[in-house]
Amino acid sequence: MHKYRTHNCNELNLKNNNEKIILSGWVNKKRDHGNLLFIDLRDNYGLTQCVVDKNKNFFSKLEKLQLETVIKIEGKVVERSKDTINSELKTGQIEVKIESFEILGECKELPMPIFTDQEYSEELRLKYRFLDLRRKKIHENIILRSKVIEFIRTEMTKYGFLEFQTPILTSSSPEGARDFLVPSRLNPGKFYALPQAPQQFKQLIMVAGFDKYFQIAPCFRDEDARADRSPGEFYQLDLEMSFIEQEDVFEVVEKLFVNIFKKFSNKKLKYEKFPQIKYEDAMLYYGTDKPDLRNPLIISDLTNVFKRDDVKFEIFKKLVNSGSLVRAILTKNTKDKPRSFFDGIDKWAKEQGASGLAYFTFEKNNNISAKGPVGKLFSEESLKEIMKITKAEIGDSIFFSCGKINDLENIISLARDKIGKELGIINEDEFAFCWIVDYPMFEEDKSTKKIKFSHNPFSMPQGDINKIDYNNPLNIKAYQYDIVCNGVELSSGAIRNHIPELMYKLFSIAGYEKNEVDQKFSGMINALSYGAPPHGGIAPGIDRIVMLLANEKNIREVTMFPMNQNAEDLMMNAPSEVSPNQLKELNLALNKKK
RNA sequence: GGGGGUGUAGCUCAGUUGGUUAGAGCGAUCGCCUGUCACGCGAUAGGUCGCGGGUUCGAGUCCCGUCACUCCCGCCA
Repeated sequence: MHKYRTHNCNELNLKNNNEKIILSGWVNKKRDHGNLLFIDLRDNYGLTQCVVDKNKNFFSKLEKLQLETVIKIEGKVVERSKDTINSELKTGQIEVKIESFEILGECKELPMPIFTDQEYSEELRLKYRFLDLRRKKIHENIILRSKVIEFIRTEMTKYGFLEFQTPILTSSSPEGARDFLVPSRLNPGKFYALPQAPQQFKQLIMVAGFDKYFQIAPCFRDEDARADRSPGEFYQLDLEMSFIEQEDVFEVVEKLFVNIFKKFSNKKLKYEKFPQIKYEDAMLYYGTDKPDLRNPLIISDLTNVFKRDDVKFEIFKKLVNSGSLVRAILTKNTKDKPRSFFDGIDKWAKEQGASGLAYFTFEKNNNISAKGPVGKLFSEESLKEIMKITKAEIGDSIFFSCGKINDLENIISLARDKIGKELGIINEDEFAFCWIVDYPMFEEDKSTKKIKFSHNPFSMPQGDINKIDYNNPLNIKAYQYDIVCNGVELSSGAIRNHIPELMYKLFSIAGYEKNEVDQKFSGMINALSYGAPPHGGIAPGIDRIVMLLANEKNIREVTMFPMNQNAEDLMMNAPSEVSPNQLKELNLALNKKK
């Protein structure tokens, strides 16, 4: 017989009736009747009720056990009487009569309860993560994560991809996020950087001729945390393919995602062929490049309406004259919504820092009119034009806001989410994927007014590369794409620029000299000069995929040992100070701020 | 770097207009209980009210500062 167990805590049933068995696990719950004691024994797999009465001489010892003590019990499986069956347990038709027991792991008084639905502070959970992870919900989330990763590996292998590891100690790169640095002992004064992503390596793998690569890759970026963004590290399904176009990447990823989400969630997929939305259109219709397509609301541009003489909305007209835009959200058949609904949205918008959201409802008695505080400022003709632009009908309402393009897109996008939620028109039981395509290659830095890469400097510009208009860099589009699900950005990818001359040219637009590019990206630019295949890829975030599947709003709920917002590991006490000797070996001196 | 929220028993929280000895549930300890599965019943212990300062006859409560956690903005090619 096995030393610790013959079965796990989720597998005994009537078929085992009368068998002598051994179970090991944690004391999940005790129910002490004085002369009769029930113990729910828990392991990774489930619960089994064990029972003992006062006739056993070890009764009082068992009675005094702390919850969460690890014990081994030997006993006999017995059928429960009909009125004591627990249909909620898989093992609920039987129980185990304890004949002997042994303590395998003592447990001190718990800093927090395990077997409870009660929530407790993040700080406590992270400090005692090993206890927190025993709780059902998060325990299952972590198992889900493992299964998803296993499935991804199997699928990718099936599609002909090879998994490779790439270095964790690499070089710092000037573009992108802040690097984590690691001092080099053998090279005084020099530093490694942890990779923000295996970007250059995966391109080098293509140059090396491996054709299709993937990796569940750790990525390190020293930036501030958010609910959906761990500080420090996260994982990507990094993939890259040679001799392909954008559509080939889409095909692989769509197939993979459809398979993952069908296998691991009961929610419906709104699209199995993911819609492709141009970046420009996304910004116009949704105000963001990560739209939640479960929300049917669409944004329209009404700027020109406010240039008409028969519109008397003077505040907006003035702003429009000085370069602001007006954009609107149409809600269908909301004429009977109470005034408080409309004012509530307006009040909410003001709380978001906007000047508010104006609104009215289209009405018709003899003539078409607008009902609402600012309704009388619109002529019938202007209302007809608005109805045409927004495809409105009588009984519909519009909310509209005016501002400079970035602020306006921001607030109207938030308003679209808010109004959608208020109206209850977002289907929580589905996943709506989409591609955002045709990103601009460059953008203007708001503060410095300089041209910079808007996304990834290694992307291939679109169109005939001999006819690119370098004088108007902001018009250059790239083969650059994002995949978005339910308003969550899962990943960016691109067809890469594998032509060194073209890369120098693009870098020069962003203000990098040739020798600077050679120096900073030496590995890659050099490699591209020795016969590089056309290639491209993408890198979906594993943590966010699991977050969507587990229906969680916080990435720490699907991360086993996360750091807190301050990038500290409260359990391991990281980061920590190091000894003077360690510093000396690394040729480092500290210059601490008080 | 900036803004919001929270901080009271081991845990989750209540605490009125500033007013007696700061409460409840869970947990812990002790006692009772042979069919529970959130078992039940009784008792006991457990508090620098995050920390520091101020106002006041009197502060958990008001004011100022500070710290911790969290959410958001900046940042994240």
